[in-house]
Amino acid sequence: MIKIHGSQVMDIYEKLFSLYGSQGWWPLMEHHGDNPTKTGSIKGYHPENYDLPKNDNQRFEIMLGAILTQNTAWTSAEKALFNLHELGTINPEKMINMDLDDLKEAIRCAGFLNQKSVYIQEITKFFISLDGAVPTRKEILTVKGVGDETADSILLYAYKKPEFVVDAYTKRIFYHLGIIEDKASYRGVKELFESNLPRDVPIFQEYHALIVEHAKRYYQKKPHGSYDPLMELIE
DNA sequence: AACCAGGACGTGA
DNA sequence: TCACGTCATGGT
Repeated sequence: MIKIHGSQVMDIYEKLFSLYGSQGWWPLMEHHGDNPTKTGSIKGYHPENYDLPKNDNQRFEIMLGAILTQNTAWTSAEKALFNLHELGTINPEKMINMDLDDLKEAIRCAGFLNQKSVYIQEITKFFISLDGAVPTRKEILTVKGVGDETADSILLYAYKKPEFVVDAYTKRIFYHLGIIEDKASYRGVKELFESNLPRDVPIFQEYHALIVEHAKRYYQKKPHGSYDPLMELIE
């Protein structure tokens, strides 16, 4: 990762924040009905509130959402979460006793039901074993179904740990801007952000959410990034 | 009617 | 390490 691009990392953050404002991630069921303006779902976000989650059940909810949204639109993951909520199983003790086939049906709308149902069982066992402790990144990564991005999402949004989340949109945007290589590694991109940003949880939380919001507007259909307003900040 | 969605895993170079 | 196929459903 090239060092001369360091200051651009912060410049781009400020530009995105001025464009879209506080994103209120991670969305939580309790905040359905709040009133953010963003693309896609308008439910669950809590702009300018950095005190969430406020209990273990909400941490568990974030973990479930992080798995359900893997390679899947949040609107679909959210429907699955709502089904689980109706069944009263956004609760580790209830979830661990839930019938596997019932779980599959509840999350079918989020896709990959055979894998994700097992992943959910795995992370539920892991969460119970924590017994309230804060997991390390290495520990979370031992759970089947939790890769780099899901681990960082859980640490950043459920545990407020300063771990930058890199997703496909992040790579797509910053490749288009000429800041990273075509096949940059997850860790390489993660380190680019973490080494050029204050180690501040709200900034990490907002930045990743802003990248997703920006990508939904300019990087979904090809050609990616046409008329991206961020291009003004390059060279 | 292809293509993509807030990826991860298993396999074989 | 790294590239590639696979996993499922829903929206555009």
